[in-house]
Amino acid sequence: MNPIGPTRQRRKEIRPQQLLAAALTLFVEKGFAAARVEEVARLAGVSKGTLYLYYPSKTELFKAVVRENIATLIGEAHEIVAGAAGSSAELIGMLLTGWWERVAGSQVGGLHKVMLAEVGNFPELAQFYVDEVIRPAHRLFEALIRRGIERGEFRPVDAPAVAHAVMTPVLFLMLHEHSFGACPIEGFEIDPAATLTAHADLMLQGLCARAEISP
Amino acid sequence: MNPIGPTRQRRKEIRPQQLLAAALTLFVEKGFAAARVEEVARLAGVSKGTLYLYYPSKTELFKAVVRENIATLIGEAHEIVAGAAGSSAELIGMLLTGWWERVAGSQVGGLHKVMLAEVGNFPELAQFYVDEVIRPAHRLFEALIRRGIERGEFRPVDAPAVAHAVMTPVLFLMLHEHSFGACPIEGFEIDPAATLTAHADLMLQGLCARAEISP
Amino acid sequence: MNPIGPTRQRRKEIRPQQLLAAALTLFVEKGFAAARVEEVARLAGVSKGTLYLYYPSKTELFKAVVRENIATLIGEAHEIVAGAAGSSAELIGMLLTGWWERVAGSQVGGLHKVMLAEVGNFPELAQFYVDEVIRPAHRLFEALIRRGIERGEFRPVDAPAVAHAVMTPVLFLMLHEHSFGACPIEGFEIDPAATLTAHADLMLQGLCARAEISP
Amino acid sequence: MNPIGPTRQRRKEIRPQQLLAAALTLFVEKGFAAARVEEVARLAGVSKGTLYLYYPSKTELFKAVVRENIATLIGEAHEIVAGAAGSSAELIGMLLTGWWERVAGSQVGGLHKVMLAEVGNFPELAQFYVDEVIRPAHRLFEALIRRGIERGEFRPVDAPAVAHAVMTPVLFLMLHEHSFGACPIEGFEIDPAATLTAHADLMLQGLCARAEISP
DNA sequence: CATGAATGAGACTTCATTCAT
DNA sequence: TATGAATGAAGTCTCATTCAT
Repeated sequence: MNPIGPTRQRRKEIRPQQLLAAALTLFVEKGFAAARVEEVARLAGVSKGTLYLYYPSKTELFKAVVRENIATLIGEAHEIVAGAAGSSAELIGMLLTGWWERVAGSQVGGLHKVMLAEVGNFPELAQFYVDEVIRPAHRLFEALIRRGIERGEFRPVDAPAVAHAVMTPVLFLMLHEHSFGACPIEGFEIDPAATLTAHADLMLQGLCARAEISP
Repeated sequence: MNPIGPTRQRRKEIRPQQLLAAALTLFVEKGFAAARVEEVARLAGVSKGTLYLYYPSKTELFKAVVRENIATLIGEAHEIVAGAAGSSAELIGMLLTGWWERVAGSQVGGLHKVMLAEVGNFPELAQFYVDEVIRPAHRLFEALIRRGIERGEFRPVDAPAVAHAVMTPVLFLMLHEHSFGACPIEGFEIDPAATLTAHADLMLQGLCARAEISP
Repeated sequence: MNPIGPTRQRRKEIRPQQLLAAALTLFVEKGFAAARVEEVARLAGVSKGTLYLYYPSKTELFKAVVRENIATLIGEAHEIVAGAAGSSAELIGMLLTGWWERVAGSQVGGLHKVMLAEVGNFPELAQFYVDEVIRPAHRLFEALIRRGIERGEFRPVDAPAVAHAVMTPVLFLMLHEHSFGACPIEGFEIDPAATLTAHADLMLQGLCARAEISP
Repeated sequence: MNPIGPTRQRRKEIRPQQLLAAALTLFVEKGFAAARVEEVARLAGVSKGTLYLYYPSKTELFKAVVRENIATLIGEAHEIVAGAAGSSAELIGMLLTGWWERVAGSQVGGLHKVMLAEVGNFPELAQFYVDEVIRPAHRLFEALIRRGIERGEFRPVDAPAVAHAVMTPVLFLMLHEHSFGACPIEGFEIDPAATLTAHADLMLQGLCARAEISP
């Protein structure tokens, strides 16, 4: 019936995806305040008015972007951990590596930077983000640290704090990739791989080390 | 003789400090773009026009805030390092501790979050911040790592990458304190001290360890 | 069917004309700097924001006004000249007369006064005006002077300088009409027709004269 | 008593001259609206407040500048004419030449451009300018034309109109020198001397010519 | 007399949101 | 459903003028 494109029904169904994809791109690139609603619509191939048919405000659009992209993320992370076998160090390494390779450098990683920037002006969004993203992720790592301690792989460290310490480098590099690392700044480039390797090396040395610090 | 306040001369002398303090507060609270020049002026107790008497633009006001607060900072750090005599590990620990206690939790620490958030939209500010803050700080830690290697205290690690790794936890917690940590989010509190201790412990263990990881 | 006015489509089509007409009026009346964008919009019957929907800045609005009104002008002048067959003196006379009757006394003529007044403070507008108006007009007259010389109608005069001299009286009266002549000044009225006739007479006498000035 | 500068009394007397000189410079350079009161004061070597001690507003300062500079001008012109002998053509030539050399290219000449630009917003000033400057100047030239006719030097032309025609080129070039001619515009330079010579030549040819235009 | 810090109205421009078509 | 023209509040910055010193 319509050889040149999706039917109206079909269009209605895919509009949100197009809009969310465009919004993700621009929110990550410019931040929440600096991203323009009109540009999101244009990037999605629709008019400004159409965007407002699906999302009642810029704020709600942003929330939808966060929900859409975080749900997938957390789901995948749980799958990886649930089906995992092997040493805890290896598991942690896998998780960090996958995180880095699949998330941190992608647009989704940029959402974390945007959240960090706008959290002060969106307390409601901040709570949502902590509940749906930060805490689940932290639980994941904390459980892995405990697993390592229980299995005698790790020293008996403070699990929550070490979980934080373990996530920190990837989080930090993720922020860097979407801020200072994103625009070409003369004379300041971080080598993410080297930094991550260095950090992981230090971490595992410190976490696994059985040797005493020399007196 | 003057029951109504400081003289004009005195007022003129303290204006920059009043303005810089107000600007620091609002830039940290709202970010660079969202902070309003007029509100900065009002918080400093002057009119909009008066602010422009002292700083020619919002951008220059921000730069002045960074300089004012960072110059002192870097200066003090250099003094600490220059006159230091202890082990490199101790020096790094002192630096990180001082940084944490005196900067990260204060308003000054919030400036880093702001820069991270706005760097993509204000390239001029980004370049300025890299030149005046990020690179000097990095040089400081890199030099300390090299010192440790030369004195045989540390393994022969990749100094720039490890310098990054060493700063990362404080940077990260600093960001946290001024984003998710700044607004009361139910059920999610990081214990900064514990996290930092955990991280530092891991770091130094990994950095100093002479023992091989058992196969 | 539509008792309240033009349709949206129709409105969109006529907006530029409404805005350009309003802008022409106010730029000529107040000058470029003193004319207010908001007043232009109000005179055109739209809001400030709508004006910016059609023209990205006050400067571009002004350029559009010049283009709109000058393009027609130059085009018509070229047609007159291209299809002309009479003597060069007659052609010049026609051009000057047409210029005077159709341009100099109209709002369009006022644009020249505005440019003259603002050229020092808006170099971009100045360059634009020289490129689009002054130089083309000068070329037209210079070509006519050359035509007259080649056909033996005129003495072998310095064509560029004489072209200037020929245009000068109309230019001058045009400026007068939109400055001192525009506001009712008691006791000082120039009779433009008489002045122009006198000048043209002198000019053609001087340009064509074959007789020697008596010693 | 005061070896380092004028006494207070002396300062009080010369202040107006300093201020008027500075104001003339800046009004001519930037126009009335664009000239800054503060810059006038700075150029005169006094503070903004001092300027307001002598002139109650920017407008009054401008009026004073016009009065100061025009009085001298008209006075000198009358002297030249009153004591003159020789042919009327020579007298007109002298007057035009002197006008060109001493006024048109000087700052005073620029006042005419400024008046032309701002006359619409200063009707009161316009009237003053016509009374004190334009009409006296016109009378001067009209009298010379009549003198030439009476003495049989000129054809029996329309004296007021020809007076205008005769002044026009200098007025026009004067405007040009302080507008388009003042800023370096690529590809458009008028040679004032050549243009003036061309115009004067045409004029005198036309004014004096006894020969008939050939049929 | 002289100063210059301070003011605040007002200019240009942007952009989230609405609504007639 | 979809459009995009239209709005107007709000933001940065300027500058003539005032007045305490």
